[in-house]
Amino acid sequence: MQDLLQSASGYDRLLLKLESIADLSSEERAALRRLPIRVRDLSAGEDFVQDGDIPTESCLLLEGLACRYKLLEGGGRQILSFHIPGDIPDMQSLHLTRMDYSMSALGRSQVAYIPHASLRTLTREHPGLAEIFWRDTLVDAAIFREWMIGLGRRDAACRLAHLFCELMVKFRAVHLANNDKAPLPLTQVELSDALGLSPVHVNRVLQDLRGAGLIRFGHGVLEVLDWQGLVRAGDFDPCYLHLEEGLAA
Amino acid sequence: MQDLLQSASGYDRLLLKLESIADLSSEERAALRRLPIRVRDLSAGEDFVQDGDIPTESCLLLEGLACRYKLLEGGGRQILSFHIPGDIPDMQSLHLTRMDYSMSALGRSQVAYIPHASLRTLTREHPGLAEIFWRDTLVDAAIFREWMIGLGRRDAACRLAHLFCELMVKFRAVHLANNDKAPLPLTQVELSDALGLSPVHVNRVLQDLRGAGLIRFGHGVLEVLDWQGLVRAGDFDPCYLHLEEGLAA
DNA sequence: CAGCCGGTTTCACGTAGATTATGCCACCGG
DNA sequence: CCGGTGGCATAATCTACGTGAAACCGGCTG
Repeated sequence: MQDLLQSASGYDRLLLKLESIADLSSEERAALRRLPIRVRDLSAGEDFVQDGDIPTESCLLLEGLACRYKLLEGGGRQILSFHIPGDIPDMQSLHLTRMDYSMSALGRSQVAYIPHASLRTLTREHPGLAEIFWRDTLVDAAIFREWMIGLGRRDAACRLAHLFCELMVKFRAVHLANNDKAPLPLTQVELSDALGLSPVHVNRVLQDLRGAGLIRFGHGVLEVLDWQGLVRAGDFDPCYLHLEEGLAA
Repeated sequence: MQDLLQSASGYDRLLLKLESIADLSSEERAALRRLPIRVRDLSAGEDFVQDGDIPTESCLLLEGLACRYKLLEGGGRQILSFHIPGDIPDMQSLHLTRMDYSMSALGRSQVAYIPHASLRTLTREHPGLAEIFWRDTLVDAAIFREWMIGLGRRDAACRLAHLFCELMVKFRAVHLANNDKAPLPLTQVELSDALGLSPVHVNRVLQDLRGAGLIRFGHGVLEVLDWQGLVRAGDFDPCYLHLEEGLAA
């Protein structure tokens, strides 16, 4: 509630995101804008949800980039998903009391906390929104499935290309991509934690992709130079994102 | 509807399954039992949902074993999940119109088709059940996340042990495990498709697990001989299954 | 009984990617 | 200008796992 301007743009991003997977009525839009939020700024690498927590609020990402991850004994970590503004990555805590992963900001970010109580009131009064939130968590699961395919069966280059395709499509959906150029403050180590590879191998493959003229990546920016080529390299089919018509381009 | 006795036991399995992740009121139980179903027998390997379908019914698995999977260009396939009686593995088709995976029976099985219309009526009249179904799809997603960790970061033995732990816990929850012995008609090829390994490597690792006295596996039966050992080998923590208290043993 | 047939086991060999180590560059505070 | 730090690049070695082919085995059917 601390900054009206930023909060407003946060709501906008949420509406864009939800409208990318479903239609919203004007009452639903209005009701969403009435959700009370508490804004919090995060520095790079800061955790805002811990594995094992029992939260009473869900988080809407307003600015920046975030990930779900889980640590393993042995010190490794697996990043489970990336999230961009408009996402509510721990919506699930509404129905699953105990968190089974942590969440962390990648680069400076901003989240809005929304009390579970408000969300429950909202979904009770607007069953259509409950369905849309449910749908969103189902799309989330579809993305996990696609990552499983990558981790299980695709080689390193294909995985990386696929991830970049997915992120670019998501950026486009919430109007954060400018000519297939979007802010993506990811390090190669973080990429390797997401893709199940070693950092050095990510480095090699990244250079291959650059060398093939498909992308530019670095200094917190991803730019896709050859969309069709990247799609082919990543064996990417956006069906699993279940976007509304016209957004899948 | 073809066999009252079997249908009845199918409902029971569904109730057990749902009660393993949430409490049911007696009205909710009764309403569930009133769901109209159409029973269908499947032979081993038979597909009952196709990638790209737009279904108007969801499937409740009554008997046997089933999996979600997706084929890749190049002929490979990735199995995304296994399902045992009581599961409704394509509940998601209620809110995501187009299927993004196929489903197939592993060994002879039986499914019950439930019309989406009936499910929508049910969840409208019993919002508590809508929540429970939502919760079930969220647990599903949590299982995907755990598989991602396996595929990305665990070695072959750990993955296999983890899978066996998970399946045994699920079998226990619906009373299909007898002294940690349960029917599991899986071939080594199917295991390899699930774990992102080659069949020969699955064979090697399987023998290691047998050699270590942890399990017996073959001829369609899985028997856990040393639960604690298997849990250690698989780095298994049942939290992600979000079971009701007492079932996680 | 022969003859499969699906599934399993074993072998020999190849390779993608992990690991470790080291060096580079850009940026930042003093 | 200096040293410190975080991210990136590169090369040498190692290993877990893949590939392909062949032998094996228990359970069927004819």
